[in-house]
Amino acid sequence: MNILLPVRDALDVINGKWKLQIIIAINNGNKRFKDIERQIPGITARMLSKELKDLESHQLIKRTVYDTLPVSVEYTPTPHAATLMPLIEALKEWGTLHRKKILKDKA
Amino acid sequence: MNILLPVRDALDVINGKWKLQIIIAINNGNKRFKDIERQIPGITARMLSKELKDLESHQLIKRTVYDTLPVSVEYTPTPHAATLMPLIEALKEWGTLHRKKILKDKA
DNA sequence: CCGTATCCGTGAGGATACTG
DNA sequence: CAGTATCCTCACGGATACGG
Repeated sequence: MNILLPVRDALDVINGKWKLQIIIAINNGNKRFKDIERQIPGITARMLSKELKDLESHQLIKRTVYDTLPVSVEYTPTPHAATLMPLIEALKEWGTLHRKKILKDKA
Repeated sequence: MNILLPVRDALDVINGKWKLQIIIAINNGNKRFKDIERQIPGITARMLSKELKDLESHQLIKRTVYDTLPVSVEYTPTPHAATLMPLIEALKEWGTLHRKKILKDKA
């Protein structure tokens, strides 16, 4: 019955400004640090670094280091990250709707 | 194509720890300040007050003052708030899923 | 009862410079 | 390329007290 509890759980994991955006970027096929950084307007390397660690600890992404020269690192989504897609979809839908409403109200 | 933009818009509105929980509480029929406060474990009156204003400014709730003695105030959802339900549902689903996963991993 | 005002700590997040 | 280190600011959010 208590709908609040699972909602709190979800919010705890995806909180902050960047986590979902990073998931989206990685799901879009961006594996490299720089690629992800470029995909997300406004994010700094520092925040990206921090958030990537956080997401890894929540098992939403996987970090793989390749022993090339220089080293290359790849971030890939885990199966668990895939389960976030309906949520992201809902967020996208509502964001679109809300934007339309704001624009209409201004007119 | 840019899925990030609407997602950012949505995140901007529902950001913070409390906004969605407040929406849920109000949608559950809690109209009075104290009722809402009691529904949400851990929230303080100060935060509730602040967030209610924020939500009102985003047109997600309506604040009505009744000239009784003492004054009573009621918060009710707007039609726009109803459009958040799919999002909340998705959040609830994923929160439940995530909790299950965490518990399984610990075992 | 229904909030608001004030004070304050902490942490999210930003700017910049630097390393392997 | 892939970060880390440092420093900084400001909003989030808690505690308490008070006003209508």
